[in-house]
Amino acid sequence: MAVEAFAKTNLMEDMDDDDDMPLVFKRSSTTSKQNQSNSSSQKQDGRSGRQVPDIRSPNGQSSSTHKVKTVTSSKASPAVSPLTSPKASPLSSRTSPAPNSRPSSSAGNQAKNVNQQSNVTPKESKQAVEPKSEPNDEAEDSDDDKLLSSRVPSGLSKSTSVHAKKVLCTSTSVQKSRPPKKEDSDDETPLASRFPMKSNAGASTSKFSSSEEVKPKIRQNGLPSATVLSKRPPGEVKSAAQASVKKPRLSDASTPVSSKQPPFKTEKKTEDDDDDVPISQRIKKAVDSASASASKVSYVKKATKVVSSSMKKTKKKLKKPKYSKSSKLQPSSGDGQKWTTLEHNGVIFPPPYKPHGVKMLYKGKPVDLTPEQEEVATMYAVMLDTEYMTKEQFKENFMNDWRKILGKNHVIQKLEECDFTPIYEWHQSEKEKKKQMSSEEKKALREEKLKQEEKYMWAIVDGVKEKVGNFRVEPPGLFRGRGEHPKMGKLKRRIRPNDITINIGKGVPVPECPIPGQRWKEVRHDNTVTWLAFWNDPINPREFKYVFLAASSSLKGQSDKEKYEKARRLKDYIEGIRSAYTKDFASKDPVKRQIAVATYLIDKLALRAGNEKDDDEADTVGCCTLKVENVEPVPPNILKFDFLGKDSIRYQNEVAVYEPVFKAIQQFRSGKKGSDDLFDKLDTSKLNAHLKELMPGLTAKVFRTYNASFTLEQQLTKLTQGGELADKIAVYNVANKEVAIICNHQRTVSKSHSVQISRLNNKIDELKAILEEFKVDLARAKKGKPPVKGADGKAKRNLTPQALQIKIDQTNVKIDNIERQIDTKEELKTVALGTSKINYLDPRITVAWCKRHEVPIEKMFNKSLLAKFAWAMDVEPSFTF
DNA sequence: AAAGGGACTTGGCAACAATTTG
DNA sequence: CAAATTGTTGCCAAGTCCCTTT
Repeated sequence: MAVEAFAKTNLMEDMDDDDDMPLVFKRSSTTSKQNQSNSSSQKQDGRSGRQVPDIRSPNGQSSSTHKVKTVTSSKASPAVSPLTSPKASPLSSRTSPAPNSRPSSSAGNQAKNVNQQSNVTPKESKQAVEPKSEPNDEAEDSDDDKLLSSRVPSGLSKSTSVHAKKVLCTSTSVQKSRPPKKEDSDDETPLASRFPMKSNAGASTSKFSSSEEVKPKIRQNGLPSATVLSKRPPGEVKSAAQASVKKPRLSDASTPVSSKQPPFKTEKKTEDDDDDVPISQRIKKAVDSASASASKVSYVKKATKVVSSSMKKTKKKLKKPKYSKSSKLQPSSGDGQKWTTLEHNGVIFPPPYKPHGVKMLYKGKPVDLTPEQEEVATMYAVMLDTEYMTKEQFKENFMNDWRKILGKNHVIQKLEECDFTPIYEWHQSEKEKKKQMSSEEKKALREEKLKQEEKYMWAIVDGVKEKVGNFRVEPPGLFRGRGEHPKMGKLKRRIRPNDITINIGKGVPVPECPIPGQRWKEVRHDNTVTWLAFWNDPINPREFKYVFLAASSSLKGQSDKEKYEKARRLKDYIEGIRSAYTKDFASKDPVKRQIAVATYLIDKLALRAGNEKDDDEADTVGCCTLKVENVEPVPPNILKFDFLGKDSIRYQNEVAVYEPVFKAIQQFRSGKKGSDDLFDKLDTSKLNAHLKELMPGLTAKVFRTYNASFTLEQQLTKLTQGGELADKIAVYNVANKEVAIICNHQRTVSKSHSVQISRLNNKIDELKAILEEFKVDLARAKKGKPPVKGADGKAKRNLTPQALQIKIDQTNVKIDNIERQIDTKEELKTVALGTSKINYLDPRITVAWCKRHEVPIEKMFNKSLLAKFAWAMDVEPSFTF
């Protein structure tokens, strides 16, 4: 029943409508949201420190998992395949920390990248050097689908590497052998084109198999069929289904249409969720109005709701009739139309500036400033304790903009002579004051604000009340660019109504301009876009700032779902794509060679595409914009990456690659300077255009989603083994961490980190002292002697040896727990798990896993994630990515 | 093909809120 | 109960990827 219960969870639906947000999803029975433990703390037998995840999963196994409520511990882990084991080195040894060196901060200690860091050496070298060909071919089949990502060497995931090795790197033998088979001749033919052909042939078969497979479920990834490339089942399968579709035009990422029958899913969907389908499909063709309407109906009824006891307020007001929050997504209609009716109240502006009158000093003397001048001075003063004060660029940009407001002949001429501390201190004391307010006062304030903002918080889209994401106009301030942004410190001026364009349904009232005497810049009625309002970014006028619906809205949910469906589809094409680019590593056409290598890197390392950037932006790169100096080849086949990626987060990694790739990189570098583009014949549009030939709608970023979700599922399958709830949660976190590392989602080490660690160490010391004492007492008790005196000099109670032994055991457990806590804390100090959870991991994987293992979903997803992923909550327990 | 406009997703962090600890 | 921690949310910067125009 757990399962069942789960399924029911749903959001509330219409009737109750209460508008407030509380949607709670709970499982009926247990629930208890409250005690969330911190995952980390628990004990677990299973995972010892070294869990090196090895991605390779075994076959997968058993299908039946679902439905089983009981434990089943044995399930997944069959013996580990031999392959795996080799790699599993003890990496656990602490990964050496410091992965990230953020530019700004820390200096460099970082070792290498998150991934492999220190330990690289040993194993790495080994691998690198000796390519192992071990991987058997057949084994291969089973895992064909694996991701490449595994950076080989990396510490943590070494296992992953297995795959890598096999497929991509090294083993010459392997590699070689493979390609030949399939490819045979046509190098140039796009895979896509090839697929179809084959598919036809096998269509019938494929269909079968596919369906069958589905049911059994779990296995999936193995796509056994993959076996020999030559068949490339996936491709075919798919193609068959879609063949027709594609032609029509494609580009739409969303797939096609009619396809309702995509091989795999078909089956399942029938069961219960039809919702899957609709979404993407309708896109194009569709639109069959008929169907559309139909679907709508269905979705409505579908929602079942379970109201938890806790939902108290549910019934409050019913203002507008229908706010349903069904988890079902409504179909999007073809042609780009995003909504039919749209109502909202516009945006809210920050309050006007209130002068404080605190005077800053110039050359030691107080200066009078107009409110406008003071406002800007305050923006700067408030940042006195930030890193920005160490950046010349920031100060210079600030001064240039401030000077415009001060006027040419103002007393204040040089920033160096300015002393903003009075304002800074005033600000600090204001902050303090606020902090000191009683909780009632704070609450009152909050309510006040809420009341004021409430009307802006919601929009009604196609009759459904949806939350608006950011309805507050950005207040003026100094631009805080990341990394070495050329524009940091510039004044971001105040936005006024006449900077703003409103988008709203026709025939509904246009939000009144909240500032008297002013008006909106423009009002549009464009239902092909989802934004409610936008204005030009004051820092870069050619860019825009949009107001969108919140992540929990069905409009966002729908596209989120489509994103994951597309990534899932990639699974069916990946093998063909890999074999195609593998072949192209040696192509004589340099463009092809670069595309092949770039695709390989994106596939294996989950790199971002890497669009070109302007000079007035921070200098960061992605795959297509890598510079020669960012990739250093170290014979025999290691590539050392070191560059600043998005948000100027450093990416450092050492990876053993397939030899042709290594050679190609060396060749791309030859004759160039360090600052030259590594891929000089490539850019993201060429790359994506190529990817699109391989799979409809495929772009570089899909690989990241695919890689992340695939890895999560794989890790969960591999690591989950019965045990306590806490153990399962720990497993999930380990899997999540793997993904975060692959995606290079970093965070800065909190300032209190070292303090926290030493505090824990102290605790361990204390416990150890206690432990020793117990041991002494135990020895004495056995001889019938009384315990020694405690530190405080007081005599202790006499305990039996058994009782003492219990105490000793308990203390040991405590120590172990703390040690484990230290380990995870250390491991996660630079890794951010949230980003992947929000953006890369198909929530259905998590939901299905929770259902299978009786883990309450609210242990994994917080309230906002539950709302964002409402569309995924009723997935079957047997779902596989 | 390159440039530019446009829309939407992805990201890290700081402020806040909720909990746990001492 | 205050202080310390940890979890959430808001903020807004920074990417990706289209699509249209030159």
